[in-house]
Amino acid sequence: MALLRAREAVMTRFRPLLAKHGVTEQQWRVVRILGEAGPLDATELASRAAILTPSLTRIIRDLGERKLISKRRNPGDSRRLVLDVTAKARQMIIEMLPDITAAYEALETAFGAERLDALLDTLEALDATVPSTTGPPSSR
Amino acid sequence: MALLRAREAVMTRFRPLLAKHGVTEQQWRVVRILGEAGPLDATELASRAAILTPSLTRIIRDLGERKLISKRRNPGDSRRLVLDVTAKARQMIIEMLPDITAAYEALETAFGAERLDALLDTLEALDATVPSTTGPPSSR
DNA sequence: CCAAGTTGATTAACATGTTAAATATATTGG
DNA sequence: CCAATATATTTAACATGTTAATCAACTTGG
Repeated sequence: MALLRAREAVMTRFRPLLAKHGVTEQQWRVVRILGEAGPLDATELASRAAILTPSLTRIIRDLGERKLISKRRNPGDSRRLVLDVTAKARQMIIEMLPDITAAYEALETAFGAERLDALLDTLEALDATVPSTTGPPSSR
Repeated sequence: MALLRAREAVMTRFRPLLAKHGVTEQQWRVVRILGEAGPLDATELASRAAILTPSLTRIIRDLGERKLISKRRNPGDSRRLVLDVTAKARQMIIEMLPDITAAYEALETAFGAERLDALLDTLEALDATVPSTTGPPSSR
């Protein structure tokens, strides 16, 4: 519950900015990650964005129709769907970044940059207590 | 994103237990909070369970049909819906508690009880950086 | 080579999140 | 008292979360 409330507190800062540009929180994660990490398989993207594949299927359908992402099959393995941002999406990212950066800095100011860094470390450690959340399976 | 992943990591431990007893995570929060805090208004319950009122409307409809919660109007203000658990729900809570407690203790063991306490404090502080998330408004 | 198993993506079905609008009841200023 | 306003809940519409099932393409053992 504390994690849920904290997440809500953070998203309250960002959601209005995203809405102003016509994207949901999850759509923004997809666009941002593709913009940073170049073309990615759907599975890899889902993992990085922490979005389940059924949700991702719907999101890429919508973003594809809006010409924000491109889709093609991997020639070497035609099960795989290779996704990337379009020029239109790159333009959108550039327009949004100042607002996003400002909101993040406001959060750092309100909460403390060092405290925020420490929190992120702790959260990653908590994530690591459960097997197979991210990363390749260790033995199974 | 770190908050999202951490929350998923935690829920991975609890979701199977809840599913075994036929309730979702949110339904369990509603039942547990009503069981602890006696009868509550819908608004108060929504706030404590961190569930938006449209979701709560659907949840109480479902839990009501399953005879896990009771609903009545507040005689002094008939807009208000007063909710409480039924005997059936109290029985369910008693059956579930050992599993839930064990899962929580496993989490404490894996992550460290002190570290977990510190994390909860930090998360509450983060929550407090945003106005009007919980609690009465300070001036507005 | 091929049947059996595996993997990547999609579909299905239902529950919840999210915002806006509607409805009913209470409160309040004139 | 009453019209305007405020509050509690519900409904509507769409996006996502969640689990299970399905489908197509790849991999592997015999």
